[in-house]
Amino acid sequence: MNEEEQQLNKVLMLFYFGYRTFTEKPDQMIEKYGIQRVHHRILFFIARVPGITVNDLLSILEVSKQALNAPLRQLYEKNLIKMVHADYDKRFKQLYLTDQGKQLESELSHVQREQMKTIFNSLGGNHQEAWIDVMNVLAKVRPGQQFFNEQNGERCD
Amino acid sequence: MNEEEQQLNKVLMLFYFGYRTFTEKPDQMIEKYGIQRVHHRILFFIARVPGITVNDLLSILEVSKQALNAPLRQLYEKNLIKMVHADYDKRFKQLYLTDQGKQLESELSHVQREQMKTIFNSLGGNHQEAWIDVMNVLAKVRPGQQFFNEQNGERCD
DNA sequence: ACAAATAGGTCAATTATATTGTCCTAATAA
DNA sequence: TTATTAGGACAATATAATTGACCTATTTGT
Repeated sequence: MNEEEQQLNKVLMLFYFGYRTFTEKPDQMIEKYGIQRVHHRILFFIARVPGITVNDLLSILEVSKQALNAPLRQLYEKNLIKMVHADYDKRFKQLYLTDQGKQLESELSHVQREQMKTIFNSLGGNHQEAWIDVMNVLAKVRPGQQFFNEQNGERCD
Repeated sequence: MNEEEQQLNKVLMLFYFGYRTFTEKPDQMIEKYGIQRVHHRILFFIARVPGITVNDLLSILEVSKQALNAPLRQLYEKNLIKMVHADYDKRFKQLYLTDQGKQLESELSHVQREQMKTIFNSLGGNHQEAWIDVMNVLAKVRPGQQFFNEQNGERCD
């Protein structure tokens, strides 16, 4: 067991512990709304890609449509998201946050942004860029990544 | 929505996508052993802290003892871990990997180490250090972190 | 010696998250 | 007009986690 291997074992541990801390605060905050982490993820990605269709959201989250359906309905019933039949094809439903949904999503993501911003600022230098570079290599293999590569906030056809 | 906020929203997305890629390969590898991610985490931490007690492992994983008990029993039944009553207090059970457990843990962690190593090496510079610095800030608030701060591989009393 | 505390195990009920499979409607395309 | 597609719904199942209650064995403190 050489030193490099030990360092990399620490990296694996840090990934586990780090992600846990990252998700901790929003998990606590959403409890009182009667929703869970999966709902937070949905709110987050609808906020990033307003007007996204159900199928495209599925490919970002990489879950089955049955897994998405229930939390989506719950968010609708809690008036946190809107569904609009697309003009260009009425089979498609486009998903948007309601004002209430925008408010909640913004609160949740704000906490995480501040958490990361504080860390990047306290470490200074090029820590933020370096961290992003590393995570980008991991993230780029995800199918949902395609929605965030370029300037396609809505859809292009 | 200024540029900094957009950059930080990307950071949140990268954390989700990145962690997903990080856990993907071991998840697939352990399928054929009939175990899941929770078992991998247990194997990983027993490998890092051989002789750890059940209670200490609980505090690292931050789950209830009921949540740990079943997967621990399954790993024992599959001959991947050993349990030894501690010399210093027979109430304590010390956990160790069997040779088979060491073999499997080493395969799983090897894949993740290589994945991260490849990324760090390809990006070069101080990317590895910077990434570790950032994750260390997040990880240090975890209670289980105490087992990895200094030179206490076993226990000190 | 005996009561209290500790480490750990077990059983039950519940919740959340996810899967696959099947079947359905509505809308569009060939 | 048939086939395909987007989406929804229901059922059965699996995994992962919770809280609560109760049990044994061991050690500690009085």
